[in-house]
Amino acid sequence: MTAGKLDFTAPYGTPPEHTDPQLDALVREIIGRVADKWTMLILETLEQEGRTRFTRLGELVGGISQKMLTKTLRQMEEGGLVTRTIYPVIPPKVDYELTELGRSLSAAFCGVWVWAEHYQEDIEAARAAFAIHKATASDTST
Amino acid sequence: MTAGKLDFTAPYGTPPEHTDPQLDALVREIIGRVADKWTMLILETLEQEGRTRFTRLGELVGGISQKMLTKTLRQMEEGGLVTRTIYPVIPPKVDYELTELGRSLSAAFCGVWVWAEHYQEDIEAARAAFAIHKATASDTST
DNA sequence: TTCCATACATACCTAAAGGAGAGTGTCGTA
DNA sequence: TACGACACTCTCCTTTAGGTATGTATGGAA
Repeated sequence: MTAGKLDFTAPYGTPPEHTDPQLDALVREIIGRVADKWTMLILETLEQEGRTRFTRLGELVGGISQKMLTKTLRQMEEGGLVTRTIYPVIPPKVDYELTELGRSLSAAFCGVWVWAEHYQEDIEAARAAFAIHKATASDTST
Repeated sequence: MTAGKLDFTAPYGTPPEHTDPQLDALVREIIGRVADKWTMLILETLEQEGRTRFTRLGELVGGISQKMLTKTLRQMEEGGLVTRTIYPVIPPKVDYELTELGRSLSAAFCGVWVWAEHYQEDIEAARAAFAIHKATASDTST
């Protein structure tokens, strides 16, 4: 049986861990929860706007459904990135604000935003080049 | 693109765009493609290891299936983040290397890795606190 | 002669992402 | 009396993520 596919159980031995595997696993888990489109977008919006209400937040983020907005905000609350404040008034009022942790993550993601803005032309160019390359790939080279 | 989502059609008026909406949309699209767990992990691995073969890459990334590895690498190639080199030898050999663009993105994500490492305790504490809060909140309900 | 190694492709399947739309509760307004 | 506002929740549905298993090509090793 074996065969199967790649048994990624290290025939090469232990991969060179520069940090201890526990921390590494934890960091990966954190990244997995945080490296999310909507999370990044909401984080950014809250960073810019500060304390914001639900509907307003949805408008500012743009293109997000109510469902994903709710869900992502809950996750972020759970992860300690935002605080959720409920005002017990008759037309319901709830607002969201970044925590210190949230702000620090926002700052960490800042580089990615800058990257996307700075390299947008290169990124598009690379994609275009790839498309052309694929189209021209009928060339029997090497 | 076209907002058929919520009625987020701005009863508040136009959201305050600090940049032009076209750039904004492009940046969001880029983020959407790049803010991905596997992409980040592979990026990081290639940054550390340099030119790496397929199977080896899978081991180093860890926990990734062959399918996702292939898929993510293709996406990254398409996005101009990695180059794929095929050696026409008998046991197939293919390796991957970051492009300049890939390296710059890796650098941009660096802050997030640092954040995750630096705040891992706070992150866990926040999650624990939220769990307790939820438990206590349901208790105090009347 | 059979098997192994590499770097996939392909097919099949389940779970999660994510959108659309309707319902909820309360109250002020038209 | 009906409606709209807000911040949801719930159901239904489609798409994507992602895993497992198997196939493929080929030459050298067993």
